Amino acid sequence: MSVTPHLPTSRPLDPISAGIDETAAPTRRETAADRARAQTRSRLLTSGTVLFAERGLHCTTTHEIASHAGVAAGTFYNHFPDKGALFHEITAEGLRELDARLQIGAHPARRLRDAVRSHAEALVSFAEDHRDLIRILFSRESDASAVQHGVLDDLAARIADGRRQAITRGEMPTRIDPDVLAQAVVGMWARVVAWWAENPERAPREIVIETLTRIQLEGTHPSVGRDPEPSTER
Amino acid sequence: MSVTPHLPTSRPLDPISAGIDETAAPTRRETAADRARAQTRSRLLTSGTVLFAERGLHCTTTHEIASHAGVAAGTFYNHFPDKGALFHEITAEGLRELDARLQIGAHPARRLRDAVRSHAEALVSFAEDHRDLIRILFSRESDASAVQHGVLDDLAARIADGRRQAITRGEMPTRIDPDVLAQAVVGMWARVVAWWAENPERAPREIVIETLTRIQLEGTHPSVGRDPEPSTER
Amino acid sequence: MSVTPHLPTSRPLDPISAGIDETAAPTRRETAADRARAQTRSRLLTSGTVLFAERGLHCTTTHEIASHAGVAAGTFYNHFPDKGALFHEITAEGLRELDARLQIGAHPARRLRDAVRSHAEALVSFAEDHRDLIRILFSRESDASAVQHGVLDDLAARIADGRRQAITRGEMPTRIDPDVLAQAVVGMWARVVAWWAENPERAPREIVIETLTRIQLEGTHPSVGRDPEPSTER
Amino acid sequence: MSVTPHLPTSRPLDPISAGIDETAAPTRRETAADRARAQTRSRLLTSGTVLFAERGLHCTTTHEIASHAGVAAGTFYNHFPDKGALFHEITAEGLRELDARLQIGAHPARRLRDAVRSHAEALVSFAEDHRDLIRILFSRESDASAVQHGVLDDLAARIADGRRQAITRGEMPTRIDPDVLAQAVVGMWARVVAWWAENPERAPREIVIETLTRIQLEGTHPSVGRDPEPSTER
DNA sequence: GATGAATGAGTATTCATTCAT
DNA sequence: TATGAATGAATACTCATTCAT
Repeated sequence: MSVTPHLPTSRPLDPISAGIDETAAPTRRETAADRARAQTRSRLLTSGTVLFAERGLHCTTTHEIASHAGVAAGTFYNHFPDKGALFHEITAEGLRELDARLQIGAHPARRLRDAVRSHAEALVSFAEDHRDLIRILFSRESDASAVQHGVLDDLAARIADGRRQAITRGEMPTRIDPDVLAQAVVGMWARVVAWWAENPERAPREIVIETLTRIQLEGTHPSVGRDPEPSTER
Repeated sequence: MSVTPHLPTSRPLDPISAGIDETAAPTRRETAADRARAQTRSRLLTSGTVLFAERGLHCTTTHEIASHAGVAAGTFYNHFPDKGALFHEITAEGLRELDARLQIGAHPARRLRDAVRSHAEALVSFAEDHRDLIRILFSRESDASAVQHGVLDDLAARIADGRRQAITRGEMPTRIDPDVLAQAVVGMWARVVAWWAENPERAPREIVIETLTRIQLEGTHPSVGRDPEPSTER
Repeated sequence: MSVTPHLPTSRPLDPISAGIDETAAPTRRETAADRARAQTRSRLLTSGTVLFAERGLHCTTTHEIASHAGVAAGTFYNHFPDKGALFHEITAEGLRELDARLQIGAHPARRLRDAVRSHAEALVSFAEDHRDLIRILFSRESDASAVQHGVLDDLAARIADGRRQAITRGEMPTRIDPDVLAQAVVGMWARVVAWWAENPERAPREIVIETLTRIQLEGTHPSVGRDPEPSTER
Repeated sequence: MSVTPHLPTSRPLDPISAGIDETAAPTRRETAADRARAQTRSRLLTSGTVLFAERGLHCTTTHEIASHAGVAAGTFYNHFPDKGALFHEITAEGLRELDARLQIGAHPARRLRDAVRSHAEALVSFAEDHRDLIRILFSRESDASAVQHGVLDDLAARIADGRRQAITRGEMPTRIDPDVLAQAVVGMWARVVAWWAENPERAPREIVIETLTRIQLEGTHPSVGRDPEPSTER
């Protein structure tokens, strides 16, 4: 909980003072100390993100995080009740943003091709902006830490639902099981995006999007004859 | 459980003892003690597999493994230099077998559809036989432990190679990047198979294979008209 | 609560400020700030008393005391050099007052019965006024903190002295050792009073005093015939 | 729980193996290792008793206990799940023995004088045998740790019960409240015994017993004429 | 004087590993 | 070889205390 986005410098430190801030203007006096605190907190979040991405939750120590953030070991606990809380805050916040980005293109009326492509784009751009977060969110440990049943389980469930509705409407072949498919799509995304985020020079951004989209829609082996008719394509 | 099927007492797959067994016949003297030792070793491997699958490398202690195997804590170190070695042996062995199974259907002359299907079948049947191993092999920790760069990286590399050759031969559309595609396929497989191995009642075995195959070949969104005519399928 | 009765804002019993107050009249300039400071100090003393009584010295943190007193953590150290100093001041002050109350009835010429009763009364009324203090003073930690060798040791020494004089005067049977007796009396008092202070509804105030007095004078088992004839009581 | 007395060298390590020991004779083989283990455990108990008596539960660290016992820090946890468990074992065991000793003289048909004296004797001899234990048992922390509501509360409750019955039988003056009296007796005992155990040279053993007995029966101020006539006594 | 963020030594506890029997 | 007691470095977390604002 208590998420507090990364973006701006100052983080609302807690509901109470945050509330006060909104109300009164004169409270601006303590902004100096507040800014310092917010910065430390922010540095801890950043360090946590970097180190969790590198080594995972268990193999990262609070001392490492603190010293990576340039503060003393005890300072960690001035900002987070324990290591798990930091991890949770990072993942919850990350998940929220990822979710938001995925929602954007999700108009039901959309043509499937457009929907898939916009998903792929959202994912890839998220990965560009948050290379470390991606690796954390798509790790087993995020699953284990019960970040909303695991990010991917969540996505998978949503995809499976969509498929089931499509099947009901007769738009889908029934030979593809929606649950299996959902896991497949999600596994594909996670892997590709995490792989690419590790080193974006592995492939041009556009190619990644295009490839993800095509695989999902047409498979990896469009018969040669079929392939060239992508006029409608995007 | 369901793991380390490698025949009864002696693990032929342990490089050392395997080598010895094959070589010498006269050493038959100490077979009784040897058998006991081999059995202990085997039990440790089994227990390690079960517990690593359940809790991961870091959250499994050597004491747990030993006591699960019914031996004393120190005995562990009579068989493995350290925890990592056990983990490595389990994963290396698992990978070797998985690999073998995947090779079987991999005749280059094969029709792609058949090749893909046989891959899917190999994977699924491996998952059936080694539910715990699957979870270990496809976990992040296997990657992290540098089990031959991670099982999946390996597979991905092979897939990418295959694709590149196909492209060279003009059999593949170039708009799909071979590396991205390889990661996608591998991510899809890993996720689906691990998900299914957790609880095989989630879907009938046949459906899993069929779904994996079709997604890979035709994508998830075959135009409705196209779907029923698999004759063209090349 | 119920503690630190020492008049409103200024604690006359703080040696330093008390001395200053008495001496100078012209310093009246900064009284406003002074009052604020004194009040903060007083609140810290009160909070310390409450929390030490509840949890003891070691299990009470300076942060808790400060926040219970409604001030910042650092403020504590503007008033006391460390946690021990606060504890010491509370206990020393408490001891001083307890002492004073016990002295009042201690005229040597007094009849013993009256003296004992007045002691019991003093104790009980002190306990009523300072329920938290009693628990602190009579705890082991006060002993350990070497609050003047422990409150009770002090009292015991005084009692033992009195007895010895009485013995010298031939007024006491010698079969009762004065030191042992002194410890016994003091243990009895401390226990009864702390027990009663925890919850004064456990017994009516009068009964506590009466019981303490009678036990001390006549023991717990006066022969039935003897009890009603307090005339001999000297 | 799992108390295991101090006395003999070998402690039944746990219910199971203890049971086995009784049954089979051949199991004597492993006695070597067992003895070592039991000795370590015993040393930890002893060190714990010494240090807890000196500094109390909170101010004694597990490292101190271990090093006082001449073992490494981690060894502590091979024998006790945590510091509290050691404390509990020490106090529970101590309480049990104290209890047993107090029970011995407790025949209801006894003359009160004898009963009181035998209690005093039991206490004093317990204190002689277990000087450290006494200080632990009668500390506040034992109360706090809920060693059967605190040893003394327990004793007090028993004494109060006895008194109430006596009152019902008309043997006691009602002006002495049984609960207050019980606290008084218990406080007296605890204080005297702990004081004496600290340094038994403070008074001859016999004098302590005699004094405790007389105070309890006749009070501290028997009129001079009454004292020598103990015939009426009860 | 008050504030509260930062500090870092201290403490309980875990666990991979060693080694005498 | 197997055993299991012992080891001690590592780690999460606490809290008295300091100090810049």
